[in-house]
Amino acid sequence: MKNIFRSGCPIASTLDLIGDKWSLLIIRDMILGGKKTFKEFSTSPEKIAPGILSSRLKWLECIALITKRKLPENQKENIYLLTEKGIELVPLITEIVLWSDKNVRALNSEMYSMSDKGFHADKSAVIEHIQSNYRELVRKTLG
Amino acid sequence: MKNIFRSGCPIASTLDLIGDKWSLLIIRDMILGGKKTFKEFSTSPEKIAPGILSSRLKWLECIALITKRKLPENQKENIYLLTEKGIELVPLITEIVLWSDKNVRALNSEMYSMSDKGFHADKSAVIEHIQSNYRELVRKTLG
DNA sequence: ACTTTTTACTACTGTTTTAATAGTTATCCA
DNA sequence: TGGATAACTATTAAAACAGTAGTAAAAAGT
Repeated sequence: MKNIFRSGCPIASTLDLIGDKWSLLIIRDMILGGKKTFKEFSTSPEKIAPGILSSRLKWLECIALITKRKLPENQKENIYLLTEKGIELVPLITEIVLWSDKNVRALNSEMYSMSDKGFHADKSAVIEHIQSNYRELVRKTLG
Repeated sequence: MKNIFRSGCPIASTLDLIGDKWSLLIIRDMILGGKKTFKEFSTSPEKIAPGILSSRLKWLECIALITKRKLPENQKENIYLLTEKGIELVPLITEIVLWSDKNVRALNSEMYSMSDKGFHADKSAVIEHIQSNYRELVRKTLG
């Protein structure tokens, strides 16, 4: 890992870690879609290419936003799960959804709502709900 | 403007608009640094290349996050200002700063604090303060 | 047991985007 | 009026991304 950071700015540093076209969509699939495997990430509507998906998963694991493991009952599938560091991105994702709903919809007529995920209710309640939901998924997955 | 959106997802759509390496840093310079001109953006520590800066400014203007104008007393400088749509990115930027402070600092030893900008006080108060501050700058600039 | 399918990739090629620097035009200032 | 300043554009090289094909290992079917 040679100097990945452009500066000491917290915002620039975050972009240097997850400011690419795909990382946040993988995290979205995990946290809002409950996705856990390479196959599942591959089938998202944005159609990420396998080479890019592979490199992003390695990178996200490298910076400890996700973990990679196999479950004892299945040696074929790799299971990717968010770490706490990754789960703490929920407030950021929430703000993106809110801003997008208000300011991007006019540009993208195909845009769907995320009201089914509980957005547009009380903000901090929504965030905590999504986070505890995901933590429950992790617990269930690891048994 | 041919199909810029990969999908109907609000998160993907936001990334399709401002999910590159530089747009959010230009917006950061405007909102937290009070920067308004091409020259000022050029002198940020991350050293954006003029060609990229030029194309990003055009793009941000195209999607109505910023405006470009000349002031009557100076026909040389172009003045770039955030629109309301752009000012509404402050909550998102705030969450990035908070996440970064907590989760990126360990990876980037050069990272500086933004406590001088009022972060780490009450969140919604900070956001409103930054926003009204910027609106005041706009007012002062346009006279 | 053996064949097929599934999963998780890697490899390859072409295209697009980004980076770094040099150069151009118009305005301002002394 | 001549030099400095501001806002770019142009150019070339490097890196990232996109799309598709192919491979190895595990699992599932027969």
